Amino acid sequence: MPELPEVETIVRTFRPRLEGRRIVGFAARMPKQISPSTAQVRRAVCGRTIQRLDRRAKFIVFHLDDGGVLLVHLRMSGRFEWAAKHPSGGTSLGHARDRPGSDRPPRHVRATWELDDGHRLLFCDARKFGRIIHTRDLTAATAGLGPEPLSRSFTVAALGRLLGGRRRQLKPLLLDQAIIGGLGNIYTDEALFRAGLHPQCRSDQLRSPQVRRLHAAIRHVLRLAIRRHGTTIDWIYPGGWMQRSLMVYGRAREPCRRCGTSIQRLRLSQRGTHICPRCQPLNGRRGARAER
DNA sequence: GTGTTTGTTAGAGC
DNA sequence: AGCTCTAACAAACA
Repeated sequence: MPELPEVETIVRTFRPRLEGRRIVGFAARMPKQISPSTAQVRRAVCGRTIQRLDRRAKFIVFHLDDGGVLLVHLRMSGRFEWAAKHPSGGTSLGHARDRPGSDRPPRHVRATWELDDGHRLLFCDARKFGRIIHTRDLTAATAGLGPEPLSRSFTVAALGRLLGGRRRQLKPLLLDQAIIGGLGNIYTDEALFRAGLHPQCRSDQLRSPQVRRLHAAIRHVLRLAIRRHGTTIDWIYPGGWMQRSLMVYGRAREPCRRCGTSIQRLRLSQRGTHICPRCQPLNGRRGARAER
């Protein structure tokens, strides 16, 4: 569930806690999700100092002082927790404020990093889909990812090149991490709504004003969501309030905030997809409104 | 019990 | 051949 804005928020939260810290221990109980192996990752990270914490698409990137890189992907249900003491002590959890009155140790702890200042970073993941990867070559490891949608190089022209020359439906294309890095189900639906585009529009049929609108919509919705600390819709990701600003996602049968038409929920490439049928007509021409 | 959720991948289809 | 789409999968929760 964590998409680019949620991962960015997590990175900003943990950056001051982790940068400059030395890793003194690593343990994990998710062998299938750790690459190359738990033992090799432990050997690679123990004794190393975290020089920089970064984000690339939906990956959290630990830059280690020997040039090695640790990548963490949260997939559906992964999250970080911060603990000052042993979980048996059950104190000082980073997210305790999100669950008032509850000091219980976090559930579904799959991996633990011990730091030289006594804190512990916990990787919790109810569904065990998350991934922890150590590599010496970040470029090679992320070679399959498309550009960062908030980077300077992600221009209207760049988006135009990604869309043209391909004849795919817009939504599956935007979700494809090899095309653009970081968009997931929520922000794809939101960006398409704000651009006034139907998710099944063919990518090579957009005219330049539509490409411009889609480009602006993607960047606007991602920046807004980062300012809101991401979207909190269930127990998986606490602390955000972007859900209050969503236009279509999760609003099936509710009135469109722009035109009042009932929001529709479709099934598209196995994903729940939310549209306003009036603001996002299939013919590509926008209805009564669009940008404003 | 059932449906929902995600990114990746293998394989089918055009 | 090359591109595009679909189904399957991992696992837990409401």
